[in-house]
Amino acid sequence: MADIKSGVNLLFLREEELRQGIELLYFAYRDFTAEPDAILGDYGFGRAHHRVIYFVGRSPGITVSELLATLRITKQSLSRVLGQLVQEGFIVQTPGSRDRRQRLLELAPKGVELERMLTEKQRARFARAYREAGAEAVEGFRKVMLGLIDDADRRRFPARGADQRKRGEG
Amino acid sequence: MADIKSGVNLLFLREEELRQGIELLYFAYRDFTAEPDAILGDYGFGRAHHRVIYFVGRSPGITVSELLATLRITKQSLSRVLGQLVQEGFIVQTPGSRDRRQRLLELAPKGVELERMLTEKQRARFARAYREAGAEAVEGFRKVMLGLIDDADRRRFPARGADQRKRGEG
DNA sequence: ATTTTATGTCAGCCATGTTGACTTATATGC
DNA sequence: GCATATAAGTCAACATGGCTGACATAAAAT
Repeated sequence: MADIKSGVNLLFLREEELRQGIELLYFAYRDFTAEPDAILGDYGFGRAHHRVIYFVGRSPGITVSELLATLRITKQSLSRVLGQLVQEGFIVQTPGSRDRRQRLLELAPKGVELERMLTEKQRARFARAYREAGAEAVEGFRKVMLGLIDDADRRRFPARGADQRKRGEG
Repeated sequence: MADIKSGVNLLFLREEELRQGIELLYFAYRDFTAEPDAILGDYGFGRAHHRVIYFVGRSPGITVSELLATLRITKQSLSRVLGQLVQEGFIVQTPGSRDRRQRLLELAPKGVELERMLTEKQRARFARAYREAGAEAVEGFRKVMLGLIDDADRRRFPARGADQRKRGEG
């Protein structure tokens, strides 16, 4: 244990710690997407469809532009999957009332059901992980994850304020 | 604040909390892969090449089978990218001495350099996030992430034991 | 000697990203 | 009102990286 505080060893631990973070993120994301992917296959859909369904379900009335900005893909890529989802009755488009060029997107009942099925798996995964880790760990998780995300997207996640549950209040 | 403890509202907060987790993971992974992807483009490589280079660099002498198990892809998929990396001198293969059917993989100097360039971006991202969040948050992050990962892969992450630095020891 | 295992290969398919060029409808600014 | 900008969509072509299926080779294991 003598050399554990040597510069070299501290550097090694740091490197090891960072690599572990990288791998945790890789494996977590891989496993996190696996279950929905399997369900999507039954519908002839892929992961891209899930993302669209998810964010439309999350923000009913979202415009195509907003969706593009969220997903950071081209409109041609989005068009392919969105077109299918509209065609097959999972998503409905209605012209914007203020700006009639816009197509406001929302889930049709069929889409709501599929969204629930898909996201349920991921929600369950998080529920288990959160429960096992405890509230304090969840707070740390949030902090680190926010730090990993590009500044431009952090605003999507409101800071834990007075109107939200905090440690010890529940 | 009166209804904040009502069943309905607790359910809402829980749902919101879980969705936030889902989105944190989605955005973090998306941003985490963006920088290396840009560099890979300059080499005519893709994200799949990065994964191979990463895990070979991480475990020099790893066999093709082990790599397949880690990545959870088919050997045909791996073959495509691994073949290129060997062809272009980023990875070298040497027959296993105990089992000569195996091809033990390790990075050539060129591969080491590329690996460093790619992973450096991700390491820096984690270093910043960890530093900003603090040691306690990092511990929580680890706990939650481990909980998200399939049981089969958790063994890749040794529990923080006596031979590793713990809070307050450093 | 047979069977199993580790690896590689050929061929083709699918999903999902990209660029580039162009259209249409509507909103906005002068 | 007219010119321009914006929201959305479309067609075409291409790249990446998954997949299945079938088959080949060499070495290990039984």
